[in-house]
Amino acid sequence: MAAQRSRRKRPSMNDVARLAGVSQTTVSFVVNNVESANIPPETRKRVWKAIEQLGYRPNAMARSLRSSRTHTLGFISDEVATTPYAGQMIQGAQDAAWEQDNLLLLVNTGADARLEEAAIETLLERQVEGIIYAAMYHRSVSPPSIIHEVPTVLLDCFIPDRSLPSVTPDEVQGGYTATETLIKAGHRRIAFINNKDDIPATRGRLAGYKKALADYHIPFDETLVQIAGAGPSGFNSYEATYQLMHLANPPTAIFCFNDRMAMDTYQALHRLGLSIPDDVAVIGFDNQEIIADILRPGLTTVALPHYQMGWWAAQHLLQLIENIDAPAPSSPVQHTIACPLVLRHSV
Amino acid sequence: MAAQRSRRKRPSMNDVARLAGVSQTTVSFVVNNVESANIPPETRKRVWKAIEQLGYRPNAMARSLRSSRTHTLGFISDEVATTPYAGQMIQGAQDAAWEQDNLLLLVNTGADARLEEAAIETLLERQVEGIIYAAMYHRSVSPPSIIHEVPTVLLDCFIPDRSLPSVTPDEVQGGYTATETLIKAGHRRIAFINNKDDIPATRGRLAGYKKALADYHIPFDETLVQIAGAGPSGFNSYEATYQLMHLANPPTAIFCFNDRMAMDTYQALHRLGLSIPDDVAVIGFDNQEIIADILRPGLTTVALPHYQMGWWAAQHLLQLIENIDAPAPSSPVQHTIACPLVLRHSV
DNA sequence: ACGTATTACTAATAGGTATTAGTATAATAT
DNA sequence: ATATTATACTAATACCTATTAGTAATACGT
Repeated sequence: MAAQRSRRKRPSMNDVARLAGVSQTTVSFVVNNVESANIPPETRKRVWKAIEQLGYRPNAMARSLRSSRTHTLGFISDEVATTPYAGQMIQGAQDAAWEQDNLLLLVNTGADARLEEAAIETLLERQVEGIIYAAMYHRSVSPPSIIHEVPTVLLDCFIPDRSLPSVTPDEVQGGYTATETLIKAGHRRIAFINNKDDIPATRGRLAGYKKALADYHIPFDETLVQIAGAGPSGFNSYEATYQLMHLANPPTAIFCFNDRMAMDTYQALHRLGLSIPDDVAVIGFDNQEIIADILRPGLTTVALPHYQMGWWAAQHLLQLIENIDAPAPSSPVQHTIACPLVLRHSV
Repeated sequence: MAAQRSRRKRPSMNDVARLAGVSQTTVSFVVNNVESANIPPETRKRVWKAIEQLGYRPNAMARSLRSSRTHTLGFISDEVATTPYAGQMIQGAQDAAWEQDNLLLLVNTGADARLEEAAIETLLERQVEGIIYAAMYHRSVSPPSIIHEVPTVLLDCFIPDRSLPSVTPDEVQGGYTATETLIKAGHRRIAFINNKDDIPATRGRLAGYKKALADYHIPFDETLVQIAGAGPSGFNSYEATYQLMHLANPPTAIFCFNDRMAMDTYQALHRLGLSIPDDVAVIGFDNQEIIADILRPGLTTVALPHYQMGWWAAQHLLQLIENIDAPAPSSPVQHTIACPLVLRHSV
């Protein structure tokens, strides 16, 4: 029962063939269940018995050397560890890959461009059939051009020239959903505390917010939109909430750019003696489970579909690989995945 | 610049050889920088030029077919996604592997034993040189026996018969460190709110707590140890804290089994009008960044060394692989990694 | 009885590389 | 001038599998 000592040569088809008294070809036919070769049941049995006896296992390397299909996807990311979402993206990708008998070969590089190129080079040497290039926070990336040598899907990121397919969260829909949820709960004075960095999430969620207001014939009021940073220093969501609640006509609901900010908003409202959701409704974004579960009342929020994005990336990549010889190389699809509402008790 | 269309055959050493006007053997010598073959500089240059020109890249599959070294480790886990720590373990393992030119082949199985065996089978077919079997929360696992076919390291888990090497957090030292930190801050009435499940963490941290008290000659007081569940329902840390603070001789410091519980303790102390750390010091465990950063004052806690454990697992596995033909198969090492203190402001 | 079809296999090869055992030529030693 | 050695290569093979093109034996049709 001890771990195997010594790199004992694993048995090959030839060993099986010898033991079963047939040719290697026959073993191959039996193993792969080739119908066209008429192997009678007794022979099959004999071969399987030899396989069992020797503990034979096909060698995927040798196999792919012939077929030039490795059933392996490269997954490269620049910061797997630092966010709690990374695991979900990986798991989504892994699940989709596994469903089609593919595995993920993992590499991550600390945003060091040189290392990144070396990593991709390594993946290519290992004959991955495609690459998932993952980043975080829906940002703009510029992978080394060598990546174009193989089908690639960008995960939670994009390149400005859109020359590679990508999958990102639908920020606009997310902002829309959050806002609409508040509207449907009866609110008409809805504030939005946006993030200060100029990234797609910032613009997208704002666009969704505006669109929802427009659709429900609520005039857009600039004073209800605040721009705050995250964290304890600088102008943050806590202060933004204070300002909002001191307006002549204060909001009855606040949509926060993310859950972290919603937490500060909770605190501010608490300090102001206002109750959630009775006096003011709050909705967040990101569905950071720890935060959302911890807050009282539980934070209603919009989730970032990390698992689904990972899933889609792998699934789409496999499709690209399958159709690699197909006719029109239509322009790379920029896929967007809906951000679902997660109901708790803050609205 | 578009992604490569059509599975164009990649150039091989033979193609390079033809272009450079040498034999495949010579190309191999040049590529691998074999000293014993006396290839003069001009010839080398000619070969490299041909390589460049064709965009030749060695084929790792073919290479490992001959050498039977794949430089690939399998990483199998049952629940990558569900915890924020998973990414760190993976990253640690990946970094250590990468340092020695190895890559991780990732698989995860939803605790379905059948799937698990299939997954390992797949890894073995792909000729991984070893397997990292990862779980979460330092638990007892029972991997399918097939895993013994290849060097294996257990990550954040163990098997009762200790027949496989493992790496886990040093719970005893962690509990000791937490307690000692409080002692050194001047406390002598130190409570411990333990977790109710009977797992190594529960017993280990308690043992560390007791040992620290003993070392500093503080008598162990059973009334200062509470057992609570996590989460909002049942007897939790909030209530435990209440009970502790209503003792005739209440504690001046509380060591909580984890950060989640510490959060409830914060709330209870807050409700009681006690200030942290002036009236009561609090220390947690796990270093869940989100929680620890959010709490005011920031929570001093003991970190679980997920990255380091992942790193050690890969590193040790590679060592096992290297020494696979070595003499004594000494009993599998059960390694333990220190849990470092993370200072914030609650002590 | 003879040609054809079916059954039950096998030999040979390709896929890309690393390595061993050469070989042919040039340089050096005696 | 001959033997030895160093230089600059190459031919052949092994690694393991999948596949194509066979072959030998039997069965079948008329």
